[in-house]
Amino acid sequence: MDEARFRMRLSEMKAALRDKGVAITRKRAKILEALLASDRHPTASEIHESVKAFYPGTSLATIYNTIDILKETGQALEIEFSASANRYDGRIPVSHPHLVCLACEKVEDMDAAAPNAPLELERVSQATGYDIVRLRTDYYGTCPDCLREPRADAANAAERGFA
Amino acid sequence: MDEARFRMRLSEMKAALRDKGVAITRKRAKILEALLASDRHPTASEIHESVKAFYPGTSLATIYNTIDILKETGQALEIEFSASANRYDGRIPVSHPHLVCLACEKVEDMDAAAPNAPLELERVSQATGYDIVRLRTDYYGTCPDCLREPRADAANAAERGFA
DNA sequence: AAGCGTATTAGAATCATTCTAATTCGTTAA
DNA sequence: TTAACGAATTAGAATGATTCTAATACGCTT
Repeated sequence: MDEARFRMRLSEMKAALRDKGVAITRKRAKILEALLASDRHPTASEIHESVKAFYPGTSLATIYNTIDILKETGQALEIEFSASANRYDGRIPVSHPHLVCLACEKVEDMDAAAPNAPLELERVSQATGYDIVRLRTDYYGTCPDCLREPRADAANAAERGFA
Repeated sequence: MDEARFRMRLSEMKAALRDKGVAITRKRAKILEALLASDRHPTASEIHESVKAFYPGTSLATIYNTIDILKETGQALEIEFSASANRYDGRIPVSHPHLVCLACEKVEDMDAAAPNAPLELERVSQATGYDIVRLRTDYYGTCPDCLREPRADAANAAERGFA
């Protein structure tokens, strides 16, 4: 993500928060930045670590609080996992496919041309009678890195930046 | 699911367990039946309730234990949720799209022609360098029932069988 | 009927997330 | 500058699904 796009998304997010009537405190600003700075789809706890580097006294509750507002305003996408912590995408906050590595647990955006999400939501709404608002498409498997070194245990995962 | 298909799946599941060398105890048999009998993609706890009707002393741990074996042998699909209990599909244990109602939390199979999962896994593996083994496609929204009666709260959901 | 390995159990442990009630912060108005 | 108010933040408790643990029960095989 280049600098220009980073700043643009940051402005969008801040504007969305302001529209909601919530204050953009220094901590909240850092949370937004941490969310955008990582290409790792960070967990709440990873964001917490980043923010604590600047504001050591920050509570995890504050991270969750801000994430909730971002979800409500459609500025962040929550990627749910039951066996590990949820991950958040603030860069592309609309439905798009992800690649999930079962060995090191990383979650990547799938670069290949994504299906046109809005059209797809509309199509499925028509076909099912549901009012579909969101789509989740995840491919699970082993990433190229882990295929190369089969012993991709927790230590390996951590080395690559996935705590 | 008609009777014939029910019995066929039940045999398949039992055979898969036997191949793994695990015993098909009376309780385990009831677990398989409970999993197949429900068209609701039951949770571990819902299966537990069904089994307890026959064997009151059954522990939740036994349900999870059997589910684990079914997952390992590819006989059940786990549909993960971080905000509520996971659900299990023993009827069609291969990747297929689901409709998730955000109001009453039910999870339905999407009847519309599903993309050909094996081909799709192969295509994405080629494109990404991953070894993709599984695909998750979920559409989130409000189901027709809940669209009709907007106050689909927990009580409503429970009435329809979703605790 | 004995012995052995698996299945099962109750309850404790875990861990992400949410809740709670008290405190602090930032802003506005005197 | 200070008072006062509402929002933000906090630490820690509570929640709830799942997993773990260590002990017991079960079902075979001989």
